[in-house]
Amino acid sequence: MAKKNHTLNLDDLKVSCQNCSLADLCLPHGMAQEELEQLDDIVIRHRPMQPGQHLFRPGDRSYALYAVRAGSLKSYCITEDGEEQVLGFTLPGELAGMDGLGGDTYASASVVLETSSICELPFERLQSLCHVLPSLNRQMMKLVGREITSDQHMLMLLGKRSAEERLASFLLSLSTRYRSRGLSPTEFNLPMSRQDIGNYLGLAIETVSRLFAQFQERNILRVNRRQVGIVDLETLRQMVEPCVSNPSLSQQA
Amino acid sequence: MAKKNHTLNLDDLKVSCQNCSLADLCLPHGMAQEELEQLDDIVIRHRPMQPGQHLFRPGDRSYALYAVRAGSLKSYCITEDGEEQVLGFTLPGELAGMDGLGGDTYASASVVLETSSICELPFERLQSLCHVLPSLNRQMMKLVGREITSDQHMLMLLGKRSAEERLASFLLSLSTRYRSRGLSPTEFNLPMSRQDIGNYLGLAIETVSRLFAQFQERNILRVNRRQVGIVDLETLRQMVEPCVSNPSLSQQA
DNA sequence: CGGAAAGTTGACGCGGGTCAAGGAATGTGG
DNA sequence: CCACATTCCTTGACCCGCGTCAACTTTCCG
Repeated sequence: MAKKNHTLNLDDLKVSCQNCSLADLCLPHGMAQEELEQLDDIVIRHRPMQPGQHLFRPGDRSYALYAVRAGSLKSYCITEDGEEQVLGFTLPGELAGMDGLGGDTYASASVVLETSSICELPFERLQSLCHVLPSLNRQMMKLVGREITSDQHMLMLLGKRSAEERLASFLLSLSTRYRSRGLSPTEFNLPMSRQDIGNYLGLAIETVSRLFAQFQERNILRVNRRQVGIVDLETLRQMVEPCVSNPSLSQQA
Repeated sequence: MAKKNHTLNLDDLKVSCQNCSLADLCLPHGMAQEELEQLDDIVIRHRPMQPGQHLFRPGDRSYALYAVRAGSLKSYCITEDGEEQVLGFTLPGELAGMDGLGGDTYASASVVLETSSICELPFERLQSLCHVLPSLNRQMMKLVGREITSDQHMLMLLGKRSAEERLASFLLSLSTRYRSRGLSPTEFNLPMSRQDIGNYLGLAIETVSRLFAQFQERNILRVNRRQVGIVDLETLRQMVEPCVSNPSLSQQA
């Protein structure tokens, strides 16, 4: 009986790109059954990782892309004067490590924020497989292109926008990304600290805190530490309106 | 005689990736002779373009990457409230249009700043050729990865750095890029207006102007409108030092 | 020569950074 | 189970870097 249970579990628990609910956000998007199996062969799955563990650090030999199945990551780099600069957050279905494509080493670091399941996709194998599967290649280009677009969106935000607009934009980005993963777009837990948010948005941590308080005051949010409820999505949208470029309705990665 | 002249010119003027002096900065880097000929077949070369002409605008169907042979480009997008946000500048040997990889349309615009020679590389053909030439595919990934790294560098700059550090970083970036193209790293013409510089760096145009004056005062630069001479490269380097991340010596695109 | 665009310079004020103090949640050892 | 430390967050007071406004100069171009 024990044995039967065991084998059953093995089957049930087998994770693969084919039964991953995030497949249509991640690399497998648009791939055929047979192609998926080939992708499965090159994906390495680890046991869940704990907060504070690093996938890679700046200078590490660039080795793989990392797809988040569950949990979240923070990417950042360290400046000469020892300060951290947060570059972004990776949510389920998204990829980290793309900056490793540019050279032999990563330029940034990637650290786990909460207990997370991560898929590892070694560059070498990915390249070879791309060679055989044009659809995979196309999807990779697409994701890389989106990363660039999304970075450009941030450039816009940091270049011109007020503290209020930045935080509103950040919250909307999270909301959109959670919704596309089938999670609530209005009730979620922030996986990152105020420190990280401020750093990411180019604001002092005190400013972030004050804005959260103010948004709550104005009945736009309900905030309790990391638990956020968006009350008035519409007002948030109006705040960021001047930030959005015209034709393409902001498609943040 | 007229005929002889004619044929001679045709031979002399034939531009191709094989005899392009920028080949080792651009896509052909690391490709074999035979492979280069294949790349040549898919590259479209236009007659020189004039300032103000657009390669593409936001919402245009994304169709090609553009390589600059000579001259320079500005990429930017327009926000809902009609303001322009400059995203970057493309110098000889560099590529524009990568954000078109992310979707069916471009998210940004690309405009010619000075009379320029541009090579057009249609996505479709590029993809097909990548499928046949792994070295091309690898080089494309590399350039795309660098684009991401470079955007991240800008995020850093805009997020945390003072006006002085931003302008110093900008000047050093130009210097580095001109040097790698075999041009003088200390004497060059700015292809863009103060307006564009300020917009790009997230600064008011007046601030840029004042900083140029101040740098001149401190004997770091000689500036006359768009003509710039860097007098004290070392001081500039010290200014940006806190911006640079540790391990990889800043490799701006 | 005239009008527009680009760049410079000065005066002023505000958004948000900095500093400082305190509260709330979580961990730690006795 | 309770003192105590630590980390994370909040709130208030102050002030400075840089944006804004305005006036002027220089260059460009028809």
